[in-house]
Amino acid sequence: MDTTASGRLRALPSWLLTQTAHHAHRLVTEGLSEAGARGYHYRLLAALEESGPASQATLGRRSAIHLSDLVATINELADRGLVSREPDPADRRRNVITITADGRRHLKRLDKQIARIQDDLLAPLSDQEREQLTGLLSRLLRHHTPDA
Amino acid sequence: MDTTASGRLRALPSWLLTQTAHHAHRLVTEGLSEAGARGYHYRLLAALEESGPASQATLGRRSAIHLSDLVATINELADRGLVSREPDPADRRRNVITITADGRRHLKRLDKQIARIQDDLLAPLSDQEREQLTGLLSRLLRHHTPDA
DNA sequence: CGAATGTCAGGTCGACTGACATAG
DNA sequence: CCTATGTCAGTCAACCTGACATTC
Repeated sequence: MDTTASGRLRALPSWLLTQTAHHAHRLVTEGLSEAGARGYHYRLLAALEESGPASQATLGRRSAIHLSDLVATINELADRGLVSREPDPADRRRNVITITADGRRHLKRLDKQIARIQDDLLAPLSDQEREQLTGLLSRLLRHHTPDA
Repeated sequence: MDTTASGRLRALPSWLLTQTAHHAHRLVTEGLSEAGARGYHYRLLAALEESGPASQATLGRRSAIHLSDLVATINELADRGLVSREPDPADRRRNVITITADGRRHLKRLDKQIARIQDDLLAPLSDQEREQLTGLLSRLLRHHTPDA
């Protein structure tokens, strides 16, 4: 519940960023929870569908989810039959995680919600401004991410 | 520890926003902790210095800190002599919170850290681009904040 | 051996909810 | 009576640390 922030804060880039991100996060969380999912679920399923079955370590990198949290996330999705976790015969340290048909159906629903939410989030901006914003943010993100 | 996010995410405004915000938050937290403070401390001290002594309810609005968290935050700052908490004689439900001389000095140090951090955060952007970004974010924020 | 992998217990920060007593 | 105020206990999502056993 944010109200009128004081002058110092209103002009601070880090403040603007964290506050708008907070709204974005709230919208995403609400939208996903309507569909019975959380942020980690969407990120994991999306990563899985895009680059195929993978070990948990690889998935952690692709979904930017910490390995420790990944364990629980996969447990939740596996319990609902949206992904499967199988030991890798070629490397017995690894599990191979695969998205199931149900998982794909679920992801499709989530994708729609997410798209709708982007529009709510960026409502006051023109198409050109939206591109400007995402362009600037992408550059910031690239600059602040260690590897690539 | 974010690495290469998958394609779907990399283009998603909500993702770009929350991830850059995460970096901003990390930088701010690290910078403030060097100075022995947390985000709530800075926000509260800044709000206090700008609009003068106020009740906790008012401060909560001005610093965008939840009332429940405000209690603990004020305790911490009061323990260190950076603010004072006095009962309001005119309305005995209220406490009047005031920033002390030590509090102002502390805030001055924090302001410097925060300014330095903004520069780290926006390093890859030109002055004009920084203005573009803050302008766009301000508009988003205004659009998503209920009152004003 | 060292490095990678998966698991688990725990902690942090910011934000929030619900309950409650007190006072206007 | 209803509302505002302050306090407290507890929840939550996302992120992170450290430890550990297993396997390469």
